[in-house]
Amino acid sequence: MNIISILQQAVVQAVEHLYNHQTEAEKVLVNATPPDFTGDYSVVVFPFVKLAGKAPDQVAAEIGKHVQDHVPQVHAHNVVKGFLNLEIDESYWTNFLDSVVDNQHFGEQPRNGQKVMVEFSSPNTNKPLHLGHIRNILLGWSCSRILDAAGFDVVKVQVINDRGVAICKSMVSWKKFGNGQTPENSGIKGDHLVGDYYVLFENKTKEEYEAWQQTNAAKIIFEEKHKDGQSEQAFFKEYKNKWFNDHSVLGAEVRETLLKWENGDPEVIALWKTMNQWVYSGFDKTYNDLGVSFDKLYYESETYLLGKDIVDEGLQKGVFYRKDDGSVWIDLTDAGHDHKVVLRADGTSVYITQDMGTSRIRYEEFQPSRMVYVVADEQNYHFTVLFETLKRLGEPYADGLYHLNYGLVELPTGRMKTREGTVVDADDLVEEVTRIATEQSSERGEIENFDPAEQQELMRIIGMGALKFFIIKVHPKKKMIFNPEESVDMQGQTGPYVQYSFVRINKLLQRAEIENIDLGLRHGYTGIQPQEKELLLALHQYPAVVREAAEAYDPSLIANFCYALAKAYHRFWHDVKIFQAESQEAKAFRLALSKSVGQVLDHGMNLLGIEMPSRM
RNA sequence: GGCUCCGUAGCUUAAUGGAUAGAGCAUCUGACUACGGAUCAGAAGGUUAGAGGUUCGAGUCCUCUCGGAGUCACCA
Repeated sequence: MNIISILQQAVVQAVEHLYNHQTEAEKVLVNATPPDFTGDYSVVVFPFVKLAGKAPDQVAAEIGKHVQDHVPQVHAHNVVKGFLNLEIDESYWTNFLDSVVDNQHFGEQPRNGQKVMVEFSSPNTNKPLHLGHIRNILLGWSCSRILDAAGFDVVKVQVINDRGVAICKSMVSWKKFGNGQTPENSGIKGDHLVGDYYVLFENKTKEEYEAWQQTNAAKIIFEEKHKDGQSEQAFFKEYKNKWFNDHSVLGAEVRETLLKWENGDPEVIALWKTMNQWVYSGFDKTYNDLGVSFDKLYYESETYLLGKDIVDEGLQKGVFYRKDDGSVWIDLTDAGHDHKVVLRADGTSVYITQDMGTSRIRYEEFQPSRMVYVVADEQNYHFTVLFETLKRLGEPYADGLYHLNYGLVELPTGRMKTREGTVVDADDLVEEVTRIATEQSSERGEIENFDPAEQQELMRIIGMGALKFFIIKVHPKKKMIFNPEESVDMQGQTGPYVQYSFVRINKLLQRAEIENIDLGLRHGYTGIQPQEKELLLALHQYPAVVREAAEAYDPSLIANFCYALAKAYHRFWHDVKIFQAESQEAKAFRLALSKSVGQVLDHGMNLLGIEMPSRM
């Protein structure tokens, strides 16, 4: 059993014995003692002061004595301002080190037999992935890894939004202006090519709209429909969607294409398949660069009709109601929400209908006890409604649904906007961070004797380490300001800082190997140094951090832990002699400690999807 | 306007209701003449947006105010 639980229980017994009061072990607060005080762990005794009817210092002293008398691992205690500081015997720490040093799985929980499904990324197929997707993907991926480490069986899925107006725009645009261009004959990555035609479509539409605004038909509509005092410019800005649906030639072509697609028109389907295929091969490359993969893909083209049977059931159960026009609704006003449409008057699905349908087929296929949706917080309301609806329908999985919402990524100049061309492309970003890493590395010249392929791989690992860490270290809920320059920083609180500590350790262990040093000699070591203790305390914390990160779906906890551990290691490395240690035992102990730190850093960063370089 | 989230050093951020709010960047000083300086040490920088309240104890919980974001479509 780990020392914190032991101490908690000892305090429970002390309180019962001294004050005749029952309390729960989990409620006893045991923290790491702050560096300025003597001790390893501190117990907060304030909660017992009142029932003891004594001064805090006296209560702390009494509990301290009782704990020290009954817990062999505690060999001293002191009291400062009502805080009880306990010193743990060295043998506990040396035993602890034994349990870590060769344990590749340290920090993981036993398998719990439960399944979790994590949905993330879920792009549209009309344009390449961008910075926003990267945050989503990194969150989804690292949560998956963390949940796995916490004992769950994780199924990683994404929904490919491969149908609808957006892809039809790219198709129409390509057909009209593409002249048979392909990724092969143009050398342009498939998702970018399709995205280019999407942008072209938007530009052509804009041109068409501007020209149309000069026509008499437009003037008449403006005269008839504008609000009092509304300028022509403001009116037409608002009117754009309506225009696109009622007057635009390009708009008509898109609708026609969409209709043909729904009717299975062979030519349209063929083009759709071709262009989506281009996009998928592009996505594959990006996913590969990011080091992520999925267990199962859901294509919207195959799921967009789902959910209608659930609507029928909902009507029968009285959860839904039908309006005169035939549309179906749910009334959520008693939960502080609105009435929400779940089926259109023409009988077709809306977004939420599909989501009801897919959640059910997922449950039927995998029986996950939890389903996590990694989706930006602009969709909070949608998920609130979705989950509430599924609950009212009595779906068996409704209680295990979780929306992992995260803040949008903004640039220092504000929100990314397609129209203003400020969207940061994922592939560009990957290339950029690798380039910066290479630049920085060549200044140092550490790896110039490596062969080029190996160098490039290292540069990718370091560059991606910087980028990923920069994004993951921020709490998911927070809107994040992405400063491109800072994202490739490699000093301070960064991925490469953590990687560097690993590289240092790696180097030490290589040398230890060459010198054939017996790490077993560490058992003769006594007199643990503060810098060593700091590392042991940090390592000791790791399993709890993994558990917390899984419970809170919060990878930033792992990132911050890794940074703190790396920082403590750098300090240790600087202050304490390892190969020049005062004894063979000290040397072996420090090497074993270093090895453990390296192992845990590697494990933790791996949970974040960050690889460790052997040299840098 | 309703609902939700956010407000911590110049900037980016951390802190299960617990001790003196902890880091990094930027700024200024210093450090191994062999375990790699992508490191370490130090200085300076804070009324945790503001006001009340609960508590032995509040950045954290409650109320109000101010500021910012998102959302409130038979779009996805």
